[in-house]
Amino acid sequence: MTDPGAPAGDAQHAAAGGAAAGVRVRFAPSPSGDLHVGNIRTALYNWAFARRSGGVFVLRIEDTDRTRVTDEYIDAAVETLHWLGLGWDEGPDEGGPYGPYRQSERMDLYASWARRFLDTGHAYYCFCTPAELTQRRAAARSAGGPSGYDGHCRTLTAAQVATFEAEGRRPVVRFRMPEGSTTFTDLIRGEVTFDHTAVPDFVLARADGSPLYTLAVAVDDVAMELTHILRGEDLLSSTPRQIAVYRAMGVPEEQLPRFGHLPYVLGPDGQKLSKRNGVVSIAWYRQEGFLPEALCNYLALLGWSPGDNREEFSLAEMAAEFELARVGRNPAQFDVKKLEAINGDKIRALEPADFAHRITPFLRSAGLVGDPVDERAAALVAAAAPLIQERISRLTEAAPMLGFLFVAEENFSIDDEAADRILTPDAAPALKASIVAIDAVDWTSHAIEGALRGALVDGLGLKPRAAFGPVRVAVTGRRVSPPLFESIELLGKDRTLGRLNRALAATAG
RNA sequence: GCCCCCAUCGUCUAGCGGCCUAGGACACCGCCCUUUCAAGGCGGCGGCACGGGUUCGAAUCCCGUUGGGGGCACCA
Repeated sequence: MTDPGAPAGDAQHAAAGGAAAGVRVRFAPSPSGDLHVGNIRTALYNWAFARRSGGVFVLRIEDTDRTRVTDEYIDAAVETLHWLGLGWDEGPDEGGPYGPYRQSERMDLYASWARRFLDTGHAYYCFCTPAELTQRRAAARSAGGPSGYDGHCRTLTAAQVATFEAEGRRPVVRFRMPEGSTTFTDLIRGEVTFDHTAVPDFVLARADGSPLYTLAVAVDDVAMELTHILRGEDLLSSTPRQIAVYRAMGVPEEQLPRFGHLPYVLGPDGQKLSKRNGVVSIAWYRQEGFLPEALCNYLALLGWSPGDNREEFSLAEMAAEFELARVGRNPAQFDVKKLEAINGDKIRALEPADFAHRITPFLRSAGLVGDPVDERAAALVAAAAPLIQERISRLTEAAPMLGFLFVAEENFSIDDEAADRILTPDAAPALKASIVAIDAVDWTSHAIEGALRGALVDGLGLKPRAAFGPVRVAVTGRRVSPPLFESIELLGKDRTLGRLNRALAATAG
């Protein structure tokens, strides 16, 4: 038993001197699905706090229940954090001095603490069956009191224990909450007090010895010498229990980790985030063309602000400025519109080459470019990307905007609605004139524009809007497209003329 | 039912007793620019939940009410 924090006499852990100084925080997901935006906000704040204070950010996987938390989910969670740019210093794959970092690999440690708590009287065997518990809870509640455990097995005699065992009952290990109350200063909320009459004895380990969250978190937070616990406010009322376990482990008062409970991230309707109510999965946002830097920026804003009127910043800037004192106490509703606005700004701020690189996977999944992208296609992507960089707010918009440049002629089609509304007989003169004007021109966007303006606006006396609408639809297949003349230039003369001719034919009938 | 948390424009927030006639951003609505759509510029709409205190002075401090959220598991 050489693990730090193992029950070897009264907590020797942080006493070993060195650890005194540095901040150590953790993100401890229990991934039983995709990580959601609330989790990530918590991860982000922990990360930023660690970086700001020059501390250590630990990733710990809470997978005591391996039926719910699979390797696949863990891998996905790790991948998501990497994608977002939230790097950690100690974790399951990179290790560290306090490993292992998966709770499923630390089961012996929890078991040994459970035994020790039993020995020291901090815990006791509870023989109550789930059915009995449920029944008594209901009774307590209808009597108007708190509905937690009633202390039934707190003081069993040897004879009673023998009887229960003879009945074949298998006991759980239950923590004995001390009398009194717990007061602690929450880093976000200030001083909070819980009277223990409202904090019932709770289960640490099942009859088969498997640990519950209540045991595992406390043991690990102490063993990993964490200094600050930043987590969701849903855990606020379980804090007195956690502190009680720390104390039972022998942690001196001045070495108790400090807690900070972050407000909720709610769905767009103010209700808890769920599948029905807004989208929670980070994987979804990624797939929908959101940039990791936009997600981090937006999530940071849900509860924290730099203080001046700045709303957009990088992770590095956040790491330099983050302060817990500036974290708000009230829950925030998730607003995709604002995320999208920030995403658009972040997209516009990208280096052109970077932007081209980021849209490539989306072009690929739309079947517009191959894998790998051949040289010609790459050149076209590079040339076309600047045309749309400031006109999209999600990377997913790139494919529909640029599709006309990449499709083979036999697959090029014109949007029905655009065709119906624009390619009417009225459009025929403009299309005819365009074909003539374009045929003899120098193939640059500038010259193309001059020729088209001369023919349609000056020549036919059309308003620019009426003049270029049919050409745009004919060439790009859509009423909304990248700038027309540049688009034509990239498309090339043959394809442009072909499309104009086919559109002209279509106007006839 | 019991315990705890929260409360500034529709949304995210600035504000930590006088700089507030409450600032910014998103959204929305006008106008300008304009080859579409964006982007950009200018302007507009819109808020301190309510009631008591404390104070010379409250968005800011205290109490209560109301409203919202969470917890009270052999889930995490």
